[in-house]
Amino acid sequence: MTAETDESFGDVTPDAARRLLLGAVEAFAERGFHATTTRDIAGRAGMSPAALYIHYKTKEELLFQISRVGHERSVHLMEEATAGDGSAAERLAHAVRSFARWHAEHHTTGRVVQYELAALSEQHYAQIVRLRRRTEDILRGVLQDGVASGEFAVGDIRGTALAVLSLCVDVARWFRPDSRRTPDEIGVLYADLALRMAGHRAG
Amino acid sequence: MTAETDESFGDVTPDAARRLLLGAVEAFAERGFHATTTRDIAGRAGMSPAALYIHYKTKEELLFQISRVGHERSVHLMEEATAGDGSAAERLAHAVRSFARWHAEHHTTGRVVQYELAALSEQHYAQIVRLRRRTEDILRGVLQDGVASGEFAVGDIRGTALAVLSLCVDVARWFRPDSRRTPDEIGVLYADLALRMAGHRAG
DNA sequence: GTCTATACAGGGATAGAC
DNA sequence: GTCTATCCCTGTATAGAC
Repeated sequence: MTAETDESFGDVTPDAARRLLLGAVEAFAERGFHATTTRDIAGRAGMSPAALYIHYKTKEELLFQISRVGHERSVHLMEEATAGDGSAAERLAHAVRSFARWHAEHHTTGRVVQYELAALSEQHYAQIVRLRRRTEDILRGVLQDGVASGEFAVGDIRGTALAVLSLCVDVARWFRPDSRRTPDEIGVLYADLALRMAGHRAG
Repeated sequence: MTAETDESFGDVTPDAARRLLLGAVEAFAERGFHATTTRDIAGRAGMSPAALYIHYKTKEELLFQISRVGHERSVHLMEEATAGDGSAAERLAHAVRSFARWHAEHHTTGRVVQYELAALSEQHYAQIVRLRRRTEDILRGVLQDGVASGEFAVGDIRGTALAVLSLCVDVARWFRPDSRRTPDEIGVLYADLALRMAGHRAG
């Protein structure tokens, strides 16, 4: 139950349900969904295995809640960073800095959100895919704006948008808290890399 | 048993051991290591569950063989692409095109290689980490060469090398064979993106 | 080397008391 | 809402025949 995970699920009630969610995030991130036992999750939450089923119907529902909240947070970050009347370059930099930083700061949640999708039920998966599309659309829109305004030089907008997202998402895979870079430093570096990928001329 | 997987493990003998390996690659890529049963693997190879243990001591050993061969292939690709006396820009482009293309063409193997490391035993994991370091070192060396020769403008060489690898690796996560791009088109696009990330001025 | 049969452990989920 | 106890299935791995 690190400070990291606390933040994203802070408003989940009752308290026991939140503790279970936090335990599940940690366990899923460490071992993966299928290698995690309900006993482990309940143990981390300081409860008996049976108590889990008072708050969640199945282990998969626990994964779905984590995935849903994480993806909603992603969409929100993207919307927030790209809203406003800045230039396309400013909005791209803001979005990438924020998105990459989130995947470093919340690498535990991020790992579950990005790499455990296959364990979701078909219906839950479909719901998550809709959220993922929104995130992609927002970023692609920023690249399109920049090309239209002449700020960016991008041949393949769809491919480049996918690549930029890909770069940010992958931070959750390799980031370690004892890394030589802080989450914000990663955000700053990645915002610069994204501008370069978009063919933005500095100055 | 797609044509894709055939290639990487073509020289594994005897035949039964190879079929098991190919079945395991498919199953691990689809469901993940822990969600895959030995019955499933044996079934894909057209054998009884018990036959698996004639050729492999444990399920984990099967994963290790896949991971080892895949990582050795990665190192080999990197070495081949960055050898020779081309400019740093040529060598970077070649390496990234080759590495990204491999993760698209062999996305099934790639998924297992990149995303199932946590399921390896401690000793096997340590062995794999050594191979991963070599791949990173080679790419970092190319970036360093380019900065030294004035071809590239990179502030954070280590961070940029990591980001370029990250970009290529993540192809295995999102690539689908029915994608709108061929593996080689992805390779070409990513080589261009990597040159941009390295601050290379075209022409 | 491959099969059928099975031992044995582990884990998701529930029953019923408090 | 939480506990203890437990059901019952699944899955890894082995035994022993062919």
